Amino acid sequence: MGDVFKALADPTRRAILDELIERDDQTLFELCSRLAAKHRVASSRQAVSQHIDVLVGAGLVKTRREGRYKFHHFDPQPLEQIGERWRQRRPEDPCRSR
Amino acid sequence: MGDVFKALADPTRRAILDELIERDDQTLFELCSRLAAKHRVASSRQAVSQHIDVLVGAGLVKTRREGRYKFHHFDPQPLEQIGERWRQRRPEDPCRSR
DNA sequence: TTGACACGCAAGGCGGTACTTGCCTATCTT
DNA sequence: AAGATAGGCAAGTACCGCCTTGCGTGTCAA
Repeated sequence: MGDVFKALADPTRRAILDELIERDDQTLFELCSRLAAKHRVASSRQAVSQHIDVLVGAGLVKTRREGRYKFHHFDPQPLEQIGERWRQRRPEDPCRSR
Repeated sequence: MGDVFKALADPTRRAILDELIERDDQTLFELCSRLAAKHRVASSRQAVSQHIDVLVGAGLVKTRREGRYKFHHFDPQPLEQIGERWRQRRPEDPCRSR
């Protein structure tokens, strides 16, 4: 549960999710080159790989093996759970008054 | 923007928000004693104070001075913004297939 | 089979974060 | 005024997270 927030706390990992939203099922090398080109993220392959491990640990990314390729897929399900948890206080809250 | 995720990444800070949701406008000492009692968080006053600084920096907590007391109020607005940003990929996504 | 390609593993460095410690200021009570 | 209460500030410490470096494994093409 807290793993999701920790995963989203890093800007590189958020960029990875943005990239997977734009184009699903990318490999590690695809992600690296696209992150460098479009998101101005200059991270090595190993760095990106470790970020992906964190995202997988948080349930935000699912992987699929095909030969020597490993494709990555964004799974938004954990985000919906945390969205519900922290949305309780909204309706009865017009107390912007100081 | 990323400050919100960094703020939520820490379990003690999430407990502080939980406490403020249960009972709004608490002082620092109130939060400390209640965190220790109900949320099993054993943090010193200074530790909690620094956590609050982070939450204020993320816009999740607003403060209000009254004499020697300082009250803390949970503001869920930043959470709604992040909720909208990451909810794009959901409708057209029945691809649980592997 | 050999080399290239995609990826994995593990140790180490380095900066940031959480917490403590000590002392200080401001406000209220008596 | 003096003590008590609520909180602030800053330096020091220990730990965690991000990244690098180097090498190893599995897969595919020529």
